[in-house]
Amino acid sequence: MTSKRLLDESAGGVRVSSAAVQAGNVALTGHCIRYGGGVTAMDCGITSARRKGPMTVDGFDTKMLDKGSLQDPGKANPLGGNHFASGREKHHNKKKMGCAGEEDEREVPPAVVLKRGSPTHRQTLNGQRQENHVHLECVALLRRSQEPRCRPPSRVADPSPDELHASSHIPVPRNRNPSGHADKEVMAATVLSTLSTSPLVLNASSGASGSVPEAASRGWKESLSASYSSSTSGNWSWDASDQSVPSTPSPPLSNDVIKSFLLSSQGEDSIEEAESTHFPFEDPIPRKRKNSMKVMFKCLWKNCDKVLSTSSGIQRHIRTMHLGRNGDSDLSDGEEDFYYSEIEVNVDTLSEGLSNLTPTSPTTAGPPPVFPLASDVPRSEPAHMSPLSQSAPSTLCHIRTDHAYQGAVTHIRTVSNGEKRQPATHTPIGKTHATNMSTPKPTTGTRKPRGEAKKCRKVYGMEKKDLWCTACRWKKACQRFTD
DNA sequence: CCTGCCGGGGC
DNA sequence: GCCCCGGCAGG
Repeated sequence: MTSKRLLDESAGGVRVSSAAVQAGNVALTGHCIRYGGGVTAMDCGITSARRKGPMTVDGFDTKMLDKGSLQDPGKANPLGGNHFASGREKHHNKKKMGCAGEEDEREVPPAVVLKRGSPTHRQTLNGQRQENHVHLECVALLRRSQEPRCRPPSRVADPSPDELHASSHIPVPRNRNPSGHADKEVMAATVLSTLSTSPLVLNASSGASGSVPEAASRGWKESLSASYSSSTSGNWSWDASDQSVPSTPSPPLSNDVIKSFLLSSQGEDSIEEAESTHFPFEDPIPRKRKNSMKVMFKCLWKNCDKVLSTSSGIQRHIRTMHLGRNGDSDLSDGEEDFYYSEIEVNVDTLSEGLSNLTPTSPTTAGPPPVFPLASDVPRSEPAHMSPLSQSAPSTLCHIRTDHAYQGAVTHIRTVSNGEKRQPATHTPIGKTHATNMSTPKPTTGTRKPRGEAKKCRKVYGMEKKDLWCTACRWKKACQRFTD
C-alpha cells in the first residue's frame, strides 16, 4: 500500500498487479512519478483486463498522473477536466452497468460494490475487481472524509501542486485522487475492454507496453479524450458511434460504461437517484435502447425478484420491504441503491409479462406477443446480467421492403430499425418469439404461417408471372398480398 | 398435389 | 443486391 513500495516496484519495471492496485488507491501518484521507467509498472493497477488492452487504463492513470505530477498542474487541469466532464455525462448510465469498480471509486459504500457490480462486469474488468477491495477501503476513507461527491472534474484538474506532491510521497489518499484514479482506471479498463477492437486503443495499448511511455500516454490521452468526452475532438467518437449504432453489441456496454463513469463522478444518493430515475427516459445515451429496450430495476434482495420500472419505485420497495424504513420518506441514504440493479428488458417479449419478468422464468411462449409494429415501444433486450441476456436476434421484426414496382404493398411493416427480414407477422405464431427469446437459434421453427390472402401466383397465374411481386417471383414471402 | 416461402446459392 | 431454386410444410 505504500507508495514507496509501488515506486520501487515500478522503478524496477516490475508489474505489481494487485499490489499496484491496492497501492493504486493511495499511491497511484507514485506511479505517475515514474513516468519514464515505471510506466510499465503502472500497468499493474489493472490486472488481467489491463494486460490485454490494459495499457489504456494504465495509460490513463499514467497520463493523468504524469500530467499532474510531472508536468505543471496547470496543464493537468485541462486534461482532467475533459475526462471528468465526459465522465459526468456518463454517469447517467451508472447503475445499468453496475460496475463495481467504478462505483467503488465513487466512494460508494462497499455494499455498492457487492450489489451493483454485476458479475459480468466484474469479470470483464478484472482490474476493477481487484480494485474493489482496495476501493472499498478507499471508499471508506473517502466517506469518512466526506468529500464532495462530485468532484470528478476536479480530480484531475484538482491536482494542485500540493496534492500532487503529497500523493507522490504520501501513500494516503488525501483527497480523492486515489479514488479518482481508481475510477479512471476502471473507466479506462471498461472502455478498453469495450473498445478492445478499436485501433486507437490498440495502438495506445501497444505503445504503452512497447515501453514508449510517452507515446502510450499520448495514445491514451487521445483515446480517452475521445471516448470520454463528447466534446473533445476525437477522431473516433466512441460515444457517437455508440449511440448511433444500436445494433452493435458493444454499444450497450459502452453505454453502460459511460453510465457508470458518469455515475462514478457524481454525487451519491441524490445524483444516483436522479439518474436512475431519469436515465431510462431522458438520457440521450440510451438512444439505441429506445426502440427495443426498457430499463427495469430489479431488486437484488435475497429471494426477492421484484422488478419495477422506476428506480424510485425500486428504492421505495427496498426501503420499505427490506430495509424496514418508512416508505413515505423520500430521504434515501442511497443504501437502496445497493440492493437493486438495472436490467434491460426486451419489450417485444415482455409486452405482456413484464411483471413476471424473472431471469429464470421461461420466456413468454404461449400466445404470440402482438407485434408492436412501428410502435415506439422500446424493444427489449435483456440486461447483460440477466439470463435473458441471450437476446435473440430473431426478436427483431424484419421488414421486407417491396420493390419499386410493387406499389400495391400497403403494409410495409416497419418494425425494427431497419432490419429487413421476413416479418414475423402478427399472425399467431407463438413459437416464433418465444423460441427466439431463449434460444440463440431462433430461426428454427419460425416458419411463417401461410397467409390466407391470395398471392401473386394465384392472382396472376403463371402466365403473368411478370406481374408478380418480386418476392413471389423469387419464391419468397409475397409482399404484395400480405395477410 | 398445390402453394407459400425459407434457406441457400450463383452472379 | 438481385435473382433462382431446392425443398419443407400447410392445406
